[in-house]
Amino acid sequence: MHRKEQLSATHEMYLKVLYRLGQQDDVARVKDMAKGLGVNPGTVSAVLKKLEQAELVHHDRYGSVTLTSDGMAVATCVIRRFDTIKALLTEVLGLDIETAEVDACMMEHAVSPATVNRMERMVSLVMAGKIDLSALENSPMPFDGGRCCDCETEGVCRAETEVESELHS
Amino acid sequence: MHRKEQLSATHEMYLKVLYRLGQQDDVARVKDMAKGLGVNPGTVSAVLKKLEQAELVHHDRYGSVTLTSDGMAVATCVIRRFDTIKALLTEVLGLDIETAEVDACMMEHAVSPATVNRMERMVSLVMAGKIDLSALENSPMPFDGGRCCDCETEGVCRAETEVESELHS
DNA sequence: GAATTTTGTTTGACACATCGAACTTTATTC
DNA sequence: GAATAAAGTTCGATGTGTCAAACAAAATTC
Repeated sequence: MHRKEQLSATHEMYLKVLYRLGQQDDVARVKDMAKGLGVNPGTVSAVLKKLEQAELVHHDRYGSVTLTSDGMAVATCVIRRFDTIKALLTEVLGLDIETAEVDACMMEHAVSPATVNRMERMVSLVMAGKIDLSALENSPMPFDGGRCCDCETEGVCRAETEVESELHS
Repeated sequence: MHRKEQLSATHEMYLKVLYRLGQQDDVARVKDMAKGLGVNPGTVSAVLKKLEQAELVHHDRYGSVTLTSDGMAVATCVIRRFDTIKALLTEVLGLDIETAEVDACMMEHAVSPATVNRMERMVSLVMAGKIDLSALENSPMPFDGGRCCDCETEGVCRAETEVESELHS
C-alpha cells in the first residue's frame, strides 16, 4: 500500500460504506451507497467515477459496485481506524456508543498510523485489565463555567448536523 | 455560545491562527495569517469576509484583523480541543510531539464536547499520577503484517502533505 | 411483451476553499 | 513629496462535493 496522494475523507467514507454493504448484501448498488452516505444518487455516480479512475472500485454501468483489492485495503484500513477510535472512546474514555460512533466517524480521517497503533495498544491493555481506570470512573467531570465546550449533557452538539445523514457507523 | 451552524474546519483554523497571532504580536495582519495558514493572501481576504459576516472577526480594510468576542470564544474552544488532544496523544498514548501536533490539528475539528471533556479528564488523572500506564510503556507495538496502517516508523505519512503548509502549531 | 416503477446517469447549478495575476492602498525611502 | 516597495484586495479560474431535475436503462407487474 503505497498510496502517496492522500484520499479525501469523502473518498474514504465511500469506500468504507461500500465495504460494509459488501459484507451484508453480496452486491452493492448505487442506491444503497446513496442511502448509507445520506447523499444523492447522482453524487454517488460522480464520485464513483473518480474512485474508478483511482482503481479503488469497479462499477458496471447501471450495475453493481465492488471494491478492487486496493480499495479493499483502504477500506479495511479506514474501518480499523474507526473501530480503534470507537473502542478508545468507549472502553478507555467511557463515552456512550452513539457519541463514540459519531466522533470516531469524523476522527477516522484525521489520525496518523502511529496514533492508531498507540490507540489500539491502549485499548487492548485496558480491555485485558492491565490498566486500571477506576480513577477515571470516580472523577468528576471537568467543569469550569465559561467554556463553550462544556456541554457534555448535550453531547452531540457538534455532530447534530451530521446525524440526519447517517454517515456514520 | 449558541452557534447552531457548525463552523468548517477551515474557519476554525483561521480563528485559531488569528488568536495565536493576537497573542504574540498585538495586531494580526492578513500577511501573517496567510503565512500561518500556508495560504495565499487573497484567500485570507475572501475567508475573512465570511468570518466578518458571521461576526467572528472584524477587519479594517487594508488594516488589522481582530477577533470579536464570539470569535474569541470559538478560538479558545478550538485551542482547548487542540491542547487536550495533543496532551492525550503525548501524555497518555506516548506519541512524539510532532506527530501529536499534526494529528491534534486535524482531530481538533472532529471531536464533540463530550469527548473533549473525557479526554481532558483522562489527561489530568494521568498527569496527576492517578492512573498507572506502565503496562503501556512495556507493551510491544501491535504488528500483524498485512495492514496498510502498520507503518509506525514512518509515523507521519498521512500528514506529510500537510506539513509543508504549516497549518498546525 | 407492453406499461410502469425503480434504479442509475447526466446535466447544470451552487458553495467552499483555493490559486495567480492584475490592481489598489498604505508604508517606506530617498 | 515623489518614487518605490510592501501589503491587501479583487477578479477569473480551478477542483471538490453536493443537489435537483431531466433523462435513460433495467426490473417488475399485469
